[in-house]
Amino acid sequence: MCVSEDIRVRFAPSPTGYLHIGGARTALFNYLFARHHNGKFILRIEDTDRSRSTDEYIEAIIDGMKWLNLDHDEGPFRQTDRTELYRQYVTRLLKEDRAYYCYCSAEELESKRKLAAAAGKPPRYDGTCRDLKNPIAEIKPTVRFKMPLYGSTLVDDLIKGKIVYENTVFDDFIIMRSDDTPTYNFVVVVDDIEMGITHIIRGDDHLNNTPKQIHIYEAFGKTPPKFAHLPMILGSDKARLSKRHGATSVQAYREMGYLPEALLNYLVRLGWSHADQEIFSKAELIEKFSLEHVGSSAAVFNPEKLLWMNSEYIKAKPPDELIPLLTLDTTGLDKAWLARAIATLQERSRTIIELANSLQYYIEETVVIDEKAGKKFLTSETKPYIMALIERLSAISDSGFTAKEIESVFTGLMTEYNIQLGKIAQPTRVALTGNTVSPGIFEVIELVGKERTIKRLQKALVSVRGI
RNA sequence: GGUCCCAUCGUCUAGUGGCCCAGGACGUGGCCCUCUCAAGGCUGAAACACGGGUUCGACUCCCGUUGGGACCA
Repeated sequence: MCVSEDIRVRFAPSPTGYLHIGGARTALFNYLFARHHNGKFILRIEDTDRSRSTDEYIEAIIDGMKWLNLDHDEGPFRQTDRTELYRQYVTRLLKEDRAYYCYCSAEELESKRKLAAAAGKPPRYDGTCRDLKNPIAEIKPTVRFKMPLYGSTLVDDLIKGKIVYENTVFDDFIIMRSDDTPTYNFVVVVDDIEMGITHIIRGDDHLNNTPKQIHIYEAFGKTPPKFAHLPMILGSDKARLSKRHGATSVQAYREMGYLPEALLNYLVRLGWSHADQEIFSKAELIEKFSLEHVGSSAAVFNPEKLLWMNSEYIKAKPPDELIPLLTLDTTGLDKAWLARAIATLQERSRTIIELANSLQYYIEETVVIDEKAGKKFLTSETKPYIMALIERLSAISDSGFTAKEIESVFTGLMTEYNIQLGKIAQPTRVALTGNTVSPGIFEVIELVGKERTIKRLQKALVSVRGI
């Protein structure tokens, strides 16, 4: 089943922005398809549109791919400086009468277009220059591709199925502008031929370009590759996902504290499924991925589910692997201790940022007590408990300062004062963390350590006096 | 405007003619657990867009309508 048939796929983003969520998903599907079939995954940067492409964005895309761990086998290739190659291909079509020079001016075309629109007809090129015998001097021509005038074109898409286009809907589109720059539909085909691409997996916004491209393949005597058009990712209003729906770049999610595995897992489930399973390791994805189980309808991006997915991955990750991901300076900290601190916070952190924030009260020397929390729990009523607690905790030896010992101190106080644990735990929590929310109080105390715990409790007492 | 694509809970989806008075997940309500918050467990509400066919039988096949989307202009 997974025997290699020399499958070659590519991800071909244009560097006109950062790596987009949708682009990342396209890359992922290509990647998984290649890995599943033991094929090659090629990265190609489509930077023909120089005015909108920047090196910064090229870097950002490569960087994003690296972060997501979608490693490519060949490339990154760039289209710039391959113009000579495209020119050769154009010349060949010209020679073989599959393309022709067109001398129509932009103004002429515009007025024809308007006329057609007025007559209620689709605005298509009328073929004025198609059978022109002699070149017109003085005019720098464009090059148009000769599309068939009748018949139909079949696109047999791996995801969408068979789609038939009547050839009468096509016009002879421009493959090279008058300034000698080739157009998109032409360039992709040349590149895909040159790179021996066998399967084109891309967004379905390219679906309507496909019949045109198929004819270019045929003009070069090539069998077109297989096509698989992925449905789009939509925003909450069902419009194509864009900035106004919030963060759309991969790096934005990195900065918000998402794990690459989580993002990938979320993205793969947008359109692909494997029965009821939600969480997949990368190895599982490679093993189980298939185009047959990619759905055909567009999917709405749901940040809440992504957040949940991320929390699942944070919970599952060994604490010491989380340390290098922290946006904190951890130099000088005991790694084993830090790992234990992280372990207490994993199940209550949905992002790395949340984790890092909560970690503060373990790491810092002192904490700032939230005003509301202090008012509620550090009162004259709870003061005696804290005083007693300071006394008992001080009595524990440094080496015996463990959660277990600490717990017995608390239970002792509970019976002595005949109170619920919450009566002591909450004020203590506020004193130690500055707030009312934290992992189990005994663990927190142990990890904060005897010295700092007592200091913070004493400081809390001072604030009670201030009331 | 033309062409094309799409249509199961709010969202992601399972479902390939009978297993479905439709399953899972996120989110959401309730309960349990409980030192807080989470996590976890149990449980509830929530969908086959509509109308025609085909068929003994349609969520599943066909046609149309409606609604979304994309591309070209």
